[in-house]
Amino acid sequence: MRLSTKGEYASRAMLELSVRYAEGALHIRDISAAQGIPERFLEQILLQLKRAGYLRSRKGPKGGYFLAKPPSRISVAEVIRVMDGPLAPIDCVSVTAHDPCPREPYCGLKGLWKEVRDAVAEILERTTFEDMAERSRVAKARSVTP
Amino acid sequence: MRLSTKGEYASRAMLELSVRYAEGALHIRDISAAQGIPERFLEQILLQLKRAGYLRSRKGPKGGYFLAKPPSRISVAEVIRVMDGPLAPIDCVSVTAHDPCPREPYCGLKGLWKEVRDAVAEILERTTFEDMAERSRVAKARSVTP
DNA sequence: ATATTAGTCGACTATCTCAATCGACTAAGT
DNA sequence: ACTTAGTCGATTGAGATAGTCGACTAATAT
Repeated sequence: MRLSTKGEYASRAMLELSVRYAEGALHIRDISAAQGIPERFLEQILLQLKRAGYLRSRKGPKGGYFLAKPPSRISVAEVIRVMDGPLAPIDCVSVTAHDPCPREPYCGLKGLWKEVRDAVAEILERTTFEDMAERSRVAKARSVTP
Repeated sequence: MRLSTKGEYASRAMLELSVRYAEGALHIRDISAAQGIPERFLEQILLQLKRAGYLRSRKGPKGGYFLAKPPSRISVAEVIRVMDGPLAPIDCVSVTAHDPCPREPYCGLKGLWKEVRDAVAEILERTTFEDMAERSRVAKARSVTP
């Protein structure tokens, strides 16, 4: 039940872009440094998020990446799906990539996997990057002023 | 967020052994045929479950595998953990293999991953193979008598 | 006893995915 | 025009995954 490194990096990068949403475009280098993500790998991840419509970018000096829409309108689920594909533990209960298995009718387990999928999806869909940015600010404030 | 094939096969095998708990020992071959799992691969999986204490076995003719305790006392979570390791999406929120990350204090995401882990664990821990066997019987009955 | 059945064990392999890297290219600003 | 910074495709190395194999050991039936 693991999240890939790519999915983790993507959500961390999106969080960074959300926390500093007001600053405008951020360089790959800055995001990479702030979140400890290999620069060249992050480049690839941001590009993928851009192609999926969650980021926009500007080239040249003063360039960088920025969110295509406000953090309140991007859920964590969307980002994870772009990087790692369906949230479902197995394909027979995937909403986005459903693939019925032959023993379908008697399978007592299907309902359980669906329950798991739904629980995960519910959490990740209701949580936006605005929520995450807010939590991040609170955590930081608490660690500075104890 | 995927379940490995091994985890899936293991839960299917445990389900078969639970549904037919009253029959006593089942051959690898029978479980393999009933659930469509490669025999030689299943052998390995059952052995692993045996070593973890969930199965017992008898050799020779009339031999086979059977549950070490009633299906009501084995949760799906236990079986998945034996095959795939921790349920947590990332190690910093794993109960069984906790591994704190350096950016811990400011990480706004940790709470979210913990929420996901807890939701998944709650479902898989409360569900036993008796529940699964029962659902399986109901599903079968419904498909026979429509 | 011995032949047969069936689980045990360790090693092995092929394929895939993941994480990461690289080089060359293109666009934007100064 | 020069520098900065994102774009794109290809490639790579490591490790996990899914699956196989051969030889061994224990139990049963005849």
